[in-house]
Amino acid sequence: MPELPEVETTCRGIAPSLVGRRVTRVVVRDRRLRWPVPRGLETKLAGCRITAVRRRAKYLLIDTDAGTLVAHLGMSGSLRVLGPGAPLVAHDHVDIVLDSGRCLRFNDPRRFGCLLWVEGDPGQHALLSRLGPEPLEPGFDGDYLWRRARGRRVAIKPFIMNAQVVVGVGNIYASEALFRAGIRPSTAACRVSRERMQALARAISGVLGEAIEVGGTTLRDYVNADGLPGYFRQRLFVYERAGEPCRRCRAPIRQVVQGQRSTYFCPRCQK
DNA sequence: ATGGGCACCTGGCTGC
DNA sequence: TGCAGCCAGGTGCCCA
Repeated sequence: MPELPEVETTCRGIAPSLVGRRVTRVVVRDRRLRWPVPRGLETKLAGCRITAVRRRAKYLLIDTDAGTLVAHLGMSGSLRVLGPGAPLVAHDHVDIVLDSGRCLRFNDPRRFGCLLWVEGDPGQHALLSRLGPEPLEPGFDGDYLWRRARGRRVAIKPFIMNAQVVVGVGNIYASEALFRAGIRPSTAACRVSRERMQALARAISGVLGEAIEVGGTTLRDYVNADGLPGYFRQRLFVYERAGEPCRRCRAPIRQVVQGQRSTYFCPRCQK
């Protein structure tokens, strides 16, 4: 489910209710996530003061005075702040109860997400230490992409979805960014010129930035921290539009499979 | 080092 | 109505 804009939207949504609060209690109903919720999380987190809520790639980092809760929403996860007495629904796996009486609730039907506890600098954790740059921060541009692509024969679409190259480009926005840049998704990364890499870097930052502005993309059941859907869906040019006319040139959008993921592109606009 | 494929899991939709 | 089959927003890990 969540791509970077959804995670950023969640981060901004939950932060005001969390920062400065103390955790009074942690309830784990089901530890079976991608990795089991660590035994002892309840004890370690209870009593902690939350000092910051950040995002790195698609990880949410909830810093406390004793350690950092590292959360990933996987394909179907959500984190919401709820008032006391909010009814439990299916797949509500973990509650983090705050001294305000409200609670941060982790729900994840497919259980591809995770909740980990890290003491010390989370940036040193194996999951985070090898990540590429943030696409919306300085250090990410066409020259960077072009340098990283030298000698890489992998197709450009899986290349930009590789978190060691650049973080946060998921399946939807990879197709959308390549459409904006006019690049065929099957092109070998090393064969994309410097100029076209510059267009691609701008397209990646642009598409992600715009999606964040409108609260992400709602496909099926995603809701943000307030339980509201995102509105980027109306702005998609190719994703899930197989057979429909290109919004720019009317040619039918094509769907192919790359690395077991669906890719969408316009055969006329993207060369 | 690189690239390709698999695995984890549930639910919604389609078509018989 | 029931059920099998297919598909889905992510990403770590294994193997060649």
